Amino acid sequence: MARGKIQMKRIENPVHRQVTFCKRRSGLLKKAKELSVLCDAEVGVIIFSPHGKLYELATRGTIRFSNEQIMIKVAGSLLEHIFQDAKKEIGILKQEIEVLRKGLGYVLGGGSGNMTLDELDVLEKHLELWIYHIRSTKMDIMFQEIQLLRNNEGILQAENQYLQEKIDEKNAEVLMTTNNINCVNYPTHIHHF
Amino acid sequence: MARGKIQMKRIENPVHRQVTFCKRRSGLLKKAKELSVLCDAEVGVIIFSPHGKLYELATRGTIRFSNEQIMIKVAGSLLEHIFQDAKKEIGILKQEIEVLRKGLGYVLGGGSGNMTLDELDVLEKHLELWIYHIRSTKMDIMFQEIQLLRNNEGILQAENQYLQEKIDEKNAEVLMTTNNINCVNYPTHIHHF
DNA sequence: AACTATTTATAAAT
DNA sequence: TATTTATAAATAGTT
Repeated sequence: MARGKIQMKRIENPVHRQVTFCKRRSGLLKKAKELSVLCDAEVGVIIFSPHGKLYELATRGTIRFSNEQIMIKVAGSLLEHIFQDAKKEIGILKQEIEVLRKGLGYVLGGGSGNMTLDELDVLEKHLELWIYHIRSTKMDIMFQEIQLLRNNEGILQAENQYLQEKIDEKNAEVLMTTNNINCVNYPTHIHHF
Repeated sequence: MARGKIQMKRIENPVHRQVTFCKRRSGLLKKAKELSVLCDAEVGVIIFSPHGKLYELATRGTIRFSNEQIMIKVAGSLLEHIFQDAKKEIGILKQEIEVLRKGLGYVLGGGSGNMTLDELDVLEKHLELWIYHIRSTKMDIMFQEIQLLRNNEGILQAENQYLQEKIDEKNAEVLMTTNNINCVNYPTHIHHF
């Protein structure tokens, strides 16, 4: 009702919502009082804020409590506490579900979607675990083969070196004894990348 | 609030009072609904007309009370309803989380856990896609390296063979010319597994 | 119940 | 959080 029309749906911005709640709450209570006064009506209003705080108005004085009503009040208070816990738990669970859902979506769908940094952070840790497991099974085999091939390469290189040395020896030997053998050095190393 | 300000006191003219009551009552209930919707608040309103007729609004469930201490019961009722809803919601969310957790747990832990056949079926299809992607990136690199090492192995083996031949040649040569060199054959092959 | 001149409430800015 | 202000909404008196 001012500076612009608003959609009649939950205000998502928590600050705006809180401000609007305060204003409209007082507005509602004022209207209730006015209705009561102007029209000689009994009006009761109860408002629970999103945070669970209770605001109430009864146009006929303050409510008096019998023992039974006090019990109800106490029970209500207890319920309120439980409700607070429940609401908090719901919030946490919803958040958790969101992360899990997005996580599964990410993992299973193959795309990063539109996850937030925090969600990605959580996912990252999960993925690290997962990648570890993946590697533990499939990769290990490949690493083994690579290691094997590396060992073989080392063996072959050592062999080559040994053979080259033998050739050198024989070259020298032949040179000493016959002096008519050409001295060649065969390459024994390969490129590394 | 229109066509003239009015005194904030009981309207003495019964007709005026009744008309105003109707207008303001609907206005108040509308405001209550708006507050509830906009600010995610629970609101209960109870109005007794001057003639004792009851009008009520509860944003969750209907209130059904008839005495003056209604407010406390309304509060209790609202809390109860809210709590019931919360409890139900928590149950649903927990169930949902369980399924998601199983899914992620399967993926991350590598075990089948105690998922149902259908759950595993869905997961299986997704995992096939995911495994494909994992392989496309990390594995390709490893395959490349393996291929590289295999090539190197081939080169080294060929080299070894060539060198061994050279040695044989020289052995023969030396044998022909000096006849006092021991003829040795150096191994050139390695074990394969 | 519908209209409309005015008051009141309030969304956004400060 | 409180105040201001432009605008939307409510409504008092009228038809």
